[in-house]
Amino acid sequence: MEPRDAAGLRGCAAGLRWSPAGRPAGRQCVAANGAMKKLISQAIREALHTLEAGHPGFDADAVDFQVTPPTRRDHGDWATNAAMIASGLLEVRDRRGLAEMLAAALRFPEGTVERVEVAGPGFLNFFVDDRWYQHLVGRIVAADQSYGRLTAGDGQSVLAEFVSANPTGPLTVGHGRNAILGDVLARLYEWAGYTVTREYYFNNAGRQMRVLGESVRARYLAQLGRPAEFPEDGYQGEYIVDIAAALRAEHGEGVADASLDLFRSAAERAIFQDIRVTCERLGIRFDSFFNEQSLYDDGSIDAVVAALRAQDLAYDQDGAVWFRSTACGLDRDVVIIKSSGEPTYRLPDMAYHRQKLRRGFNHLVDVFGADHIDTCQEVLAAVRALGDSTDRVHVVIYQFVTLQRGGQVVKMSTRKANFETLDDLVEEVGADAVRYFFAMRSPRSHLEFDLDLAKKRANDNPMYYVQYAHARISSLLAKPEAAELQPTPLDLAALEHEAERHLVTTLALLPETLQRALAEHEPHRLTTYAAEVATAFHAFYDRCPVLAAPDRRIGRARLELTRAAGIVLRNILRMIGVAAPESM
RNA sequence: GUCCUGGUAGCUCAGGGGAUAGAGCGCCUGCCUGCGGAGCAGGAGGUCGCAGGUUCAAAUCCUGCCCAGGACGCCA
Repeated sequence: MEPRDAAGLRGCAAGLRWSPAGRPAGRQCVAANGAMKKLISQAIREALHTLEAGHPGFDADAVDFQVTPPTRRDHGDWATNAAMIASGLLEVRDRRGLAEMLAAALRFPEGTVERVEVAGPGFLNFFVDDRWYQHLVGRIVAADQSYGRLTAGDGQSVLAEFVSANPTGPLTVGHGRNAILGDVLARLYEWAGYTVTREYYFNNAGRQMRVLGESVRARYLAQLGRPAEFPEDGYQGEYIVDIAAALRAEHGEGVADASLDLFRSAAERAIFQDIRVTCERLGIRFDSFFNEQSLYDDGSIDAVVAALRAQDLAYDQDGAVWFRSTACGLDRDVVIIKSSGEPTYRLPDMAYHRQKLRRGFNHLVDVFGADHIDTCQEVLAAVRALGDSTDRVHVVIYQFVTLQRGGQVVKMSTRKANFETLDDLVEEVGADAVRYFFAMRSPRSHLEFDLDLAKKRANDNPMYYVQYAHARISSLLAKPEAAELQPTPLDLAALEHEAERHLVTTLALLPETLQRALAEHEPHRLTTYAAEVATAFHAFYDRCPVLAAPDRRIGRARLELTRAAGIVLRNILRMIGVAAPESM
């Protein structure tokens, strides 16, 4: 925890002197992570409390103000709407006057906030002392790989369930988006101190798998020249033919009369192996594969039905068992056990979610395609009805993906033989591009994946733009001249160019960015931020010579700033899961 | 027909109560005898789908409508 007391913060200001080694002379006091925003927020809160005395009935803690980086440079480094929000609660009409009062009540330690201005309709604009930012450069370098680390997790556990495709065929491009969203979120949780279990839920029983086995058997028999009827709704993909060929290579004609189960399980093994390989190519490893069957075996499924019945939330009609979801506020009741006696997919899903909660995880993350929205609500409604809170279940719904090549939409049809698999995509554009591009858009937005752009080794490609910045930094730091600058005493006060300041202020936002990406479950904030850092660095690089700086003092400080930028880029790229190359 | 997501620059998309709405690409103009020009600086380009409403303040929240995609099955 950051020290809250003013004494701790004053100690920080005193720590602005630097030793030649580039480490703080005193103890590191205010942690680099989001410290300034927190400092300002606390100061505002305390200032609001001073208003309570003159305004009976005013609750300073009820003011839900925000502290945000303003869009315009001349509005300072941070801004707050606190006075305007408070004026509403106080029914004060002179909002600027209130803002003035609030500003006058603000107290900041030396070397943190230099000045506060009242502007516009009643904003408070905070101008951070240059020394604080200069200090930050040193803190970033000192923190290195842990700069931006969050502490929210504090040993809690998270179960991230994603991909979860049944082993009936290769992963599709759509699964790719699912996989990347899930894995990036898992990385964020880990980075915040959570213990994360990546789980893949699957079902290897049921009709789909039966049809799969029949499809393989038909191909196998056909290859032997025997009469074989291909199932009407069979899987037509080329991979089925490959699996059949593998069986023929292994057994010859020996399994021609074998049970369907042999074909089914051979297909499952082969397909799962492919899925695993595809995921590993993308840097994703699951900690566990959860078989739906186990929910039948251990009685969890029956228990859900019994519990629903006990609460009159399940009833029989037309030979089927229904979940009374209308009693939970949903639009319609749904079938959980078909008249054939087979459960619909919802029922095991309910049992699964219930069990995930009971396995003791503090948080659950589910990543689902847009077509699962309704289902998901039914499942969660049932879980709640059975007495488990779903407050800690975070469902990430993502919209579909389209591929584009040469300006044309690439048709994708899962049932047909001819479709672009996730593996094809990785093959074509590389794992890094797949990860970056899938992480790049808001999950809620349709994602158009431009294959040509993803392959380009040019600045059109946002990933290359970011990676190039990192490579440029690495290259610069590796120069002999950089080593010669190292012994020069570090004086970060030499950083005063506008481009330098803009770069540091951007670097300062890493913790804030990570925190929001995690809290909102929005990985695209990472790529957006990475591009901003790269832009700020390139601008700095262009205007502020480092190795050829006017003097060694400036050069040394810029070298440190360059190092800090490299650290931020590397840390953010690691969250996205793509390489931070030394050279390209 | 009901429900869910989107609709922001020519294109792909950020922003999602706050000040003069942003980025990349594309287009136009400049910048290499200097650390990677895979870069930088500048310019043109917008009724934030439409119409109402709430608010001191709406691209953002609410309602209706229009488009696009998805879901509405005893498929998963």
